[in-house]
Amino acid sequence: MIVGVLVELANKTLDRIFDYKVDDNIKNDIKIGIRVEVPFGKQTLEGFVLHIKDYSDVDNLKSVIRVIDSDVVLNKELIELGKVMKENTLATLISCYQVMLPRALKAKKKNNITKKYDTYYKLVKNIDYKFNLSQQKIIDCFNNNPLVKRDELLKISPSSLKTLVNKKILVEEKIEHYRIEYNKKNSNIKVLTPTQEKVVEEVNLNRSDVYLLHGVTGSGKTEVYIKLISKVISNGKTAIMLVPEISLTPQMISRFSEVFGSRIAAIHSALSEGEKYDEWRRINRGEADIVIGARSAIFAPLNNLGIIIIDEEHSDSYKQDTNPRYNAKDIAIVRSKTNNCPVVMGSATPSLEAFARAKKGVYKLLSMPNRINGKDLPDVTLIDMNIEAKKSKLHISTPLLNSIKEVIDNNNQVILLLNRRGYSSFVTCKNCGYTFKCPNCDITLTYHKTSNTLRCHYCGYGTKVYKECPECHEEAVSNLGVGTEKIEEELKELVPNAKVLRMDFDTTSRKGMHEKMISSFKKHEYDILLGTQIVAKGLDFENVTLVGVINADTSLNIPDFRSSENTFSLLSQVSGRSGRSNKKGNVIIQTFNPEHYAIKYTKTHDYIGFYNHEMTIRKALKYPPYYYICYLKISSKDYDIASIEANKIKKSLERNLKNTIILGPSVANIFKMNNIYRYGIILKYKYEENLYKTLNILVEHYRNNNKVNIDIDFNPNHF
DNA sequence: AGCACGCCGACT
DNA sequence: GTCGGCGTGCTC
Repeated sequence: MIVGVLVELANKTLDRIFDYKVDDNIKNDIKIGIRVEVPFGKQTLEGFVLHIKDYSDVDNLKSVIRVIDSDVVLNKELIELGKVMKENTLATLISCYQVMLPRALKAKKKNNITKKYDTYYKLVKNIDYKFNLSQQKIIDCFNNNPLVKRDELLKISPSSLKTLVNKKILVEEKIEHYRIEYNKKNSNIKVLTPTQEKVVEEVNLNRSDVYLLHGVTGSGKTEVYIKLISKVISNGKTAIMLVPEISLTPQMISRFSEVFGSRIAAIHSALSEGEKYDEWRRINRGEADIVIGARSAIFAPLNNLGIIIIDEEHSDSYKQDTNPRYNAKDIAIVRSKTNNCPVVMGSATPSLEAFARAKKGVYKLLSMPNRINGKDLPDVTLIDMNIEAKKSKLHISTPLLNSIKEVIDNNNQVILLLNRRGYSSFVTCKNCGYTFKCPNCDITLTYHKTSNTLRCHYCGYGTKVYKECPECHEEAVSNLGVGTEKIEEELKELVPNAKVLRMDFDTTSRKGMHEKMISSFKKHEYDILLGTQIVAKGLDFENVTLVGVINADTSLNIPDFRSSENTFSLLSQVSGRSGRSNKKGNVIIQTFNPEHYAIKYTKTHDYIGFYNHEMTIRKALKYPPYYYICYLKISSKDYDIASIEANKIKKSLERNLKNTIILGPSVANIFKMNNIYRYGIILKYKYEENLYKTLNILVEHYRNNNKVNIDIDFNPNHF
């Protein structure tokens, strides 16, 4: 017997199958999709068995050292899926398989994640022994139970237990236990509204179609998902539900376990590696049939998949921005085809890509235009900060302040969103909010401190920084941003009686803090929840009647062609936190750009209006969804090599890709990082027959070149 | 990723 | 003369 093994090293030159002999004594343990240990050069490595055969073209094969797993780690579906992923992302095959698995099951030496066991004792029958009092007590425990937990026996008498074990009257037995326990099923599915019911009925569970569920905030998408899943389960099938990490809160998990009991498995970053391992094994053994999780949960080893739900479809977290650069939405569609089951993507503000596909009929559009409580969406008021900033230096304007006071006086609660600063710095006019944009790409220019210039990351356009604002002619151009601490101080001064809870990535990083804060705000221990993007997503507080946005513009100014879309989506999501129960909600948005369409359409909750406007821009500037984008990053420790190779690559791409717009090479987002220089080339195409072929040749060409590294990202989030 | 092989500079 | 620099190539 010979096996083809893919070894653990994620090196492009090693991304192929190596053959090994299998000795007779382990033949029976070999299965496709298990891990084995093999000799590799001077080292021993772990790898996945991908082929079993009885002939190899290579002679002098080495032998497999040992078999690691008894259960299959990569089932047939995942093995095939990995190959598709490799083709679509141009990542190494091994990296595609590794990303599917919890750390405990990756092919990788130095893994110390173990199974947890409880120690039990079993009574050996027919013993002739005279027990003393406490020994007899211990023996009596076995009257009704064949196995008794060690802890219980220890409570009676540790020394007697020891004696009985030494005399071999009791024998130890280790039984594995899972680290996580779920509630028993204790609640039923809520009665759906006619709208929800209609949406559920429209989903054909026996076809691999993609549905886009466009439902406004508070329209009850979660209950639709629950109903769909329960239908799938009652057909004996299984389900995956993806949510962005940030909304995978304990409340959400407990809602699902209320309805489905311990048949769910939840995979998220708050779990320890041991817990992830246990959850994975429960799924793999068929002990769980509903998996809820973030991006990587799309690889859950469920058999007989009946539906894949992707909540908050517009979230950029479904795309992984390290290798392998896959998008869980694409994986979902592949799995839906192999399993012949639907994908349901839901959002209040669908990505333009998804909505455009729905309009073309590629996806089936489902719609829930009204809130479940029958209430209108909250009223949105825009505050023009061009005017307010002249009156006061404070970040909280008078109208917003007055509303906050009023809400608190009425014993209701407030959420304040501080839009986080962009990941790269940009320059804006403190007086009028003007930002410098690229004349070619309509993208905010990025400030480069070293050269004191403004540069476009897309095309490389550059200009020097002016102190005077070209719009209002004040000398007020700067690149300052505000933090949550600053706003918190301001609130203390302006509304001293209000209790403020500050929630941002600093205060929630400790395990469990996020959850604690949410529940204490829910209990009304605070009046104001002040935070970054984290407060915008999926939270449901019935007493919140005011949402305030301190600075709507920051996300608008990020140098990204999606900045309007992201801003509209963020503002809509956060607005949706207001007035969720029977109280009327309000939203106040402070902005320097009250005329900007992303902000104007938020005021009227007009997704379609926003969509139509944004689409005309995308069309004119040849951005998605009209064009696909592929981003190539060329990096090297040597400045000249990076630059020369980037230009060479561009030339060769131009020769081979006749239907593609090629931009760059331009300096990549963080040009020099860890002493590595990076250049970026952007490809825009609608249909390019030669794309994968050309890029594969490129990757192949640079495979053994350790001076230059090429990184390819299809449909990237950022570039 | 490691590790060996191999061909040119400064040292006991 | 040798020790060792890291460029190149290979691992079933």
